[in-house]
Amino acid sequence: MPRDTLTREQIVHAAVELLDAEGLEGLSMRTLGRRLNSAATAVYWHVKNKDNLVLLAADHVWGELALPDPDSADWRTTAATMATDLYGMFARHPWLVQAFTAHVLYGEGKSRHDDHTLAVYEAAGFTSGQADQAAAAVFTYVLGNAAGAAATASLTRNLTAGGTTAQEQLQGAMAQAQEIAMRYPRLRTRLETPAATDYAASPDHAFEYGLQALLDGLERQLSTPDPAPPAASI
Amino acid sequence: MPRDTLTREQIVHAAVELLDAEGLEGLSMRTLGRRLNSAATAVYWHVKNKDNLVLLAADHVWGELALPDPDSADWRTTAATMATDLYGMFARHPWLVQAFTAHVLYGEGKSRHDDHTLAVYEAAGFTSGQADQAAAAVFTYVLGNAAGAAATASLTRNLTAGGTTAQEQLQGAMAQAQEIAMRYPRLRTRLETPAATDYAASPDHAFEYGLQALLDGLERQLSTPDPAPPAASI
DNA sequence: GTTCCGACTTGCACAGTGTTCAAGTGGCTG
DNA sequence: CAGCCACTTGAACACTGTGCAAGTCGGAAC
Repeated sequence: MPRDTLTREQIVHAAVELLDAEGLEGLSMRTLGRRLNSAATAVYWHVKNKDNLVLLAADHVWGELALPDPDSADWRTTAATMATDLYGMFARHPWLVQAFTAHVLYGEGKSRHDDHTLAVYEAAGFTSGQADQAAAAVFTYVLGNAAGAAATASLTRNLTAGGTTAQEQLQGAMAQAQEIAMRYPRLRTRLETPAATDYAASPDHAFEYGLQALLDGLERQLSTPDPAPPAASI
Repeated sequence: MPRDTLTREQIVHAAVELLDAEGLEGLSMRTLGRRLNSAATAVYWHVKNKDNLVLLAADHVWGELALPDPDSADWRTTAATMATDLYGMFARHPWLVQAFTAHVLYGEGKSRHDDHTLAVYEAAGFTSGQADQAAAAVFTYVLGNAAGAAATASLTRNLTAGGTTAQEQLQGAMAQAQEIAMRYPRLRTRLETPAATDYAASPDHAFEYGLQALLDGLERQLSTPDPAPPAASI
């Protein structure tokens, strides 16, 4: 039995926990080392970079996703399920979105998921080119939703972490935002009749609404052939 | 005439330039001070925080966007134009996406644009609730696309900034990514027949494809009434 | 025309960051 | 027991955002 030594998995696991709890800027090599009961610099033997560590953590999280059988139901429900799953993953790990916008991610987990997604769209009858675009559009839509959610998530975390001063700052910012919004007629009516938009404005409902609209649109493409590429302009 | 002193606008302007050139992590108070020929800490008299500065810069950029007349053409082309404009803005300022996922943005520029967007959808015949959701869905889709583009943008910037070592690192990462992808059948075929997917895989074309699909789906909602909210479960 | 105030600037300092590197430690193999 | 090799450590460097006391200067008041 070797002396108890760090492993890459331990490190990645701890990193994910820390990222979930504290967000991307809450992860520092020193705090990570503290959580692992070792010097911060010990991590560098197992992992090249902090960037690299985040990449590893991100790809690890991708493994959480289930890969439903492409033939188990009609393609729309499987596609919707996968999209909602993806959305859930981003919701559980808000730092993922930030990581995604800062670095190009690749790796085992994401590749596995990407491949399966393409399988679903191809099984639905999309040509491989169409499947590419459809999958990209849906993924992109999910990512956008997740980005919005991540923003508010970071906000509430800052709220719970900071003391009363942070809360007061937020109050001030909200007041300022409302003051601005009141000067624009449509934003104003939305502020003044919150009850009506309450249900519809919930992020999950908005996500579902747009997702169905997007899938509707993609379904139409199923019967329409690819447009010819435009002639190259010289 | 007062002695030449910093103004908030000067600072924000310089910050935007720096952000465009160097990205979000390239902006430091010291480099900003250097560009403004003043001490770094002088900025703190005009601006509360670095976060606050980024927020100001982000909102400033929002002012670039044109607000097309809601009645000048059919709603789909105006909506598409605005979405493409938005996408262009994000493409010009990749750091914006990162800022968006890290903080909740609000402010004059964004409010102005949001209000006008709602005007377009309401003029198209959407109820105010539907307009909310439609606008949110489109914005979200654009944001997602921008996030993907921002990732590759940061990559190419790191490439041009760093020396040959950075380039070699990228080569290594690409090789590793390909090695992984080759183990998944659908990803593999896409790697092996790049010519076929070349035109379709361009980010702009993918953006357009998904956007039209989404608008198709939203258009369908125009003739369909809102679904009733589910009964509150007690 | 001197004084004085307040808008603005500066330099220093502090705590924290990622990362490098020489030096150390301990278990396994010869 | 010797030696190697996997791993760990602590000190150090250059850098970050930010608070604070001390400065500097233009214009208004007397």
